[in-house]
Amino acid sequence: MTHLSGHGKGCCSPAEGECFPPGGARVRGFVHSWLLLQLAQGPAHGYELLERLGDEDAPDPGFLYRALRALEEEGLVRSTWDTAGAGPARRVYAITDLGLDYLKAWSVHLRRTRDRLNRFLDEYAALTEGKGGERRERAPR
Amino acid sequence: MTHLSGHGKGCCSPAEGECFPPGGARVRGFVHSWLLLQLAQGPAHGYELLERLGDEDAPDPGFLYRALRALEEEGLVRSTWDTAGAGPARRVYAITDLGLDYLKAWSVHLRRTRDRLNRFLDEYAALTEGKGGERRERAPR
DNA sequence: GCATCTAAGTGCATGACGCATCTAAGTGGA
DNA sequence: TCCACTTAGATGCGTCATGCACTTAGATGC
Repeated sequence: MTHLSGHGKGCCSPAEGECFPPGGARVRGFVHSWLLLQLAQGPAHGYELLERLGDEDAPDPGFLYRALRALEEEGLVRSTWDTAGAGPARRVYAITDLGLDYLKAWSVHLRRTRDRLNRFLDEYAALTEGKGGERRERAPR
Repeated sequence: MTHLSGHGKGCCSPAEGECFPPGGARVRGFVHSWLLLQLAQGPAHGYELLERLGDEDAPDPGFLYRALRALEEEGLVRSTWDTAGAGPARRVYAITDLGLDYLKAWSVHLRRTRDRLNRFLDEYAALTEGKGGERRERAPR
């Protein structure tokens, strides 16, 4: 079955909204791009990035750290240990030239995805407006 | 590893664009919503829906048929066999009231996702514009 | 009878992600 | 000095969404 039934926690009749796949309609690979975008604006360490998003959008910490390692393996970011400052050492990431290229390429995909979403939403709006509460041709009761 | 390395076929240095996860930045569960949207505009059978998208956006046929069955299991669509007309029998799907509710709920998620993408793209645009070919603070060579 | 088109479907693999859990260095207080 | 707490990073494991390859089967034309 799909996410249609597999709600991890709580909720869920379509009418109530909020349920579906955890976190709503996520874009595949978005976290990676988002990380690159953040790092393109300056170096940072994982925990910091994690807190930059509120509790809302924040990805799973485990996933975030893994993503950073993956990016590094691909040569899209580079890391160094920062032992200065309080607390345990932090692994500080910075984006590479390759990472910038990648970010650029991804932004193209994301724009395309955005456009597709817009088309969907327009089509849906066209469907619902102009016929108020009215329902249309569909299977008979 | 992530899609960053797992390119099924061909390609792939960031510079060339086009590669990454097959089909670019897909939205989780989008196919299901798209099917509901199409069916909200009138009944149709799988093969027909498949062709409504060009070769470009079309999902894998196997996945599409499975998605339709899943939607039916959830009671979001309903199907009947159409044996009239040429060729083999077609399973014609129609959306249900529950499906319409679900579509509505999903459209909310999709709007949110669209907005998130817009924020990303704006941020990226802000980053690249205003400093032409110029690069910014990042790891030293 | 055989190729071809339409239509639907199955089997299997994998990637992206979520959740639970763990280590370990600092820090502050009793 | 021992302990609880915070910061920071990481691993194990499961699962869902999806992709790819392949199969079935009725119609139709030759």
